[in-house]
Amino acid sequence: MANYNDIAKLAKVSSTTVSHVINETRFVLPETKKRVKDAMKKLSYQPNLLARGLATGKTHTIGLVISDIKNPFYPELIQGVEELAVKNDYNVFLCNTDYDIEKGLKSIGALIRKKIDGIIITSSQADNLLLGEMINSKVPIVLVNWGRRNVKVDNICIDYKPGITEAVECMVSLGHRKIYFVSGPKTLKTAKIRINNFIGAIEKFNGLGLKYKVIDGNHKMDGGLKAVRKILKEKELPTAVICSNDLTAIGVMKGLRLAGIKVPEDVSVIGLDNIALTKIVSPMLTTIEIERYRIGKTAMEFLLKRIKEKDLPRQTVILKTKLIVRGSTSKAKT
Amino acid sequence: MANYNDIAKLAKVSSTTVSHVINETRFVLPETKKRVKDAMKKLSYQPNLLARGLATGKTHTIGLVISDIKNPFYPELIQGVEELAVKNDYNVFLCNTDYDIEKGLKSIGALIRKKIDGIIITSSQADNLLLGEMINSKVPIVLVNWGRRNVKVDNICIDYKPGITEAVECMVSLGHRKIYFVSGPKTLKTAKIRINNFIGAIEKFNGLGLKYKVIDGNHKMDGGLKAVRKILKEKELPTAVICSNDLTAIGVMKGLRLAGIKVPEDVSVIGLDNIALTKIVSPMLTTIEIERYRIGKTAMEFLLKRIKEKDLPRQTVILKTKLIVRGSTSKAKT
DNA sequence: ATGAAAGCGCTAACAT
DNA sequence: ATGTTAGCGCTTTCAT
Repeated sequence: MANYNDIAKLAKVSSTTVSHVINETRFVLPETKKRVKDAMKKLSYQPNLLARGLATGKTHTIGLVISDIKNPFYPELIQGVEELAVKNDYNVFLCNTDYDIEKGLKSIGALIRKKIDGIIITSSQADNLLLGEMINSKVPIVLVNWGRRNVKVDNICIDYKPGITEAVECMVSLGHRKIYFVSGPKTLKTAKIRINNFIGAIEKFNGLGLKYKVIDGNHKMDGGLKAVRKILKEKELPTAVICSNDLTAIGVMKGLRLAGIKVPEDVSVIGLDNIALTKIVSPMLTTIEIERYRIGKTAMEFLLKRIKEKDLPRQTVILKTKLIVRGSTSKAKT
Repeated sequence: MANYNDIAKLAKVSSTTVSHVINETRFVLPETKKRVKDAMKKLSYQPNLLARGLATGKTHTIGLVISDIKNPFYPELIQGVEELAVKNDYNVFLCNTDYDIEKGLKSIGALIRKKIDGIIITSSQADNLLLGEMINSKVPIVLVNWGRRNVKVDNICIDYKPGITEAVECMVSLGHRKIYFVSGPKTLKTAKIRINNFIGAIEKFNGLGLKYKVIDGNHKMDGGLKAVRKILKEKELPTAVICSNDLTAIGVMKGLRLAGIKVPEDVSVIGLDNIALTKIVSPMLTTIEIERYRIGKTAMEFLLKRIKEKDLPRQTVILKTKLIVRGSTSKAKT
């Protein structure tokens, strides 16, 4: 591997000049410039980005922390981040914490010591260790969906309320009066938020005497199945079920089908996430959309700006969810 | 950020000694060692891994190149790679080529200049540019599923033959005599291989007078749907359909259902990949399994060994596929 | 218009 | 048992 000295020697200039023609950072006579470029070509020169990073303090490298690569939430988000990153000449370190704080801390620590220019953290399990570690490391951070608002760093939040409210309104306007909600794991902040959003939306219809209930789920299919089993024990079934995520909804649909109950004729079901699966099951699932690609892209946009201008005012945005009506919802049986 | 000099000064030693206590690379008196460690703690020292990398030529960083993060094939593979990587103190650069050779080359070029210790390439579109670029860059490579055998680098291949053969045998033993295959895009090497494996397996039953045909698909759901439409035009339908991947199979199932044809009663269907989806559709899809997590893990194992010992003999392994029988297959109608 | 030289933070061969 | 010193490959200030 050739370096500046080799080039300099071959082109009969100093290594300073080599640096300057490579970075176009000061005037160099066209002819000397040519000599340098020729030399570079002849030696098929490749810059050593470690050395450059050491000298400049910029590595053109960022970190992306997620909690579970198998969660269908992530691929599009990652795509959004990576695409914009590459477009701006950044490379992306991927850290999959696997819900393991130790593992997360280990990776993130290494990234900081590798002098990444910034980091996007999407781990939905908001743990303060992580955050603390990060914040005083002075590395630019963007938080995604970090449950709690008003953190002091750039962040992008997802507002489930509009979507969940729409879902409830949709059910009500279709004549449903007994509406259940199958939740995610209670340990998850975003799951708790969804429950509250559901209850909030329901209670706006106080006058109609809606009946509702929140059943425990786990954001996986089997949680939906189990929830149905619980529901089936009641004397009078709900005619509508809204779920904390799509997998749960699909589990619910499956459970209902197994029990001989038809979706949407007997029971309407709504999910949340709009994962690819929702268009594959039948009936296609009515769901609340989260624009995952856009989340990733926005996060990267924030990070780029922050990297460019360290003391920008705090950037923050709230991405709203919205209902997408498909085949799993219909008028309530009368 | 403190550095060796700061520590050295505080501990009243030379920076060499600091280096040696940090790396445990030569004997240091317990007492001096303690002074150094205390100094490190007091300054809350963090090593600069760029500098270390520049000095040692090792960055403890690898690259992972995939072609489409949204392909359900990848998450588990990535998990396999990343998990083992972190366990061995490596960080992973993720490059999503998005089927765009330019983009891939750009990212990979950057990684090489960032002095990654090795790279795993899984891009299924075997393009020689990529490979060429890599091979003469002297960076340790592991290829996954690179279609063509006998490349000169470490590689892990997937042998579709056992699985596809089992699939055909299964269909035959269930009494099916007219078996169709819905292929992937013809441009894809692995798709062509699967077609050949299918034909090979079928022709072993020459004596039985099997009827078969290969219909074009595209490895997506709509390809499966279209294939069904084509098939429906024939006077006599096949009783069994084997598909080049699961998405196609799910499209086929959907198409059949739309046409009022029952799976598996009227037509049996088999997919390939064993993505999570296969357990969610109903009936659950009989499919040919590829152990994606294991592929990732094995690739990383190969890479670690290669990094440790540059001129090991070429490592190679063929991971076999196998049939997983679920609900989408049953005895042929008589 | 170009060069010399110091420095980024670490390692390692060579002294002592 | 510890220190001196010369790199690793690049950037950048200061000279000329």
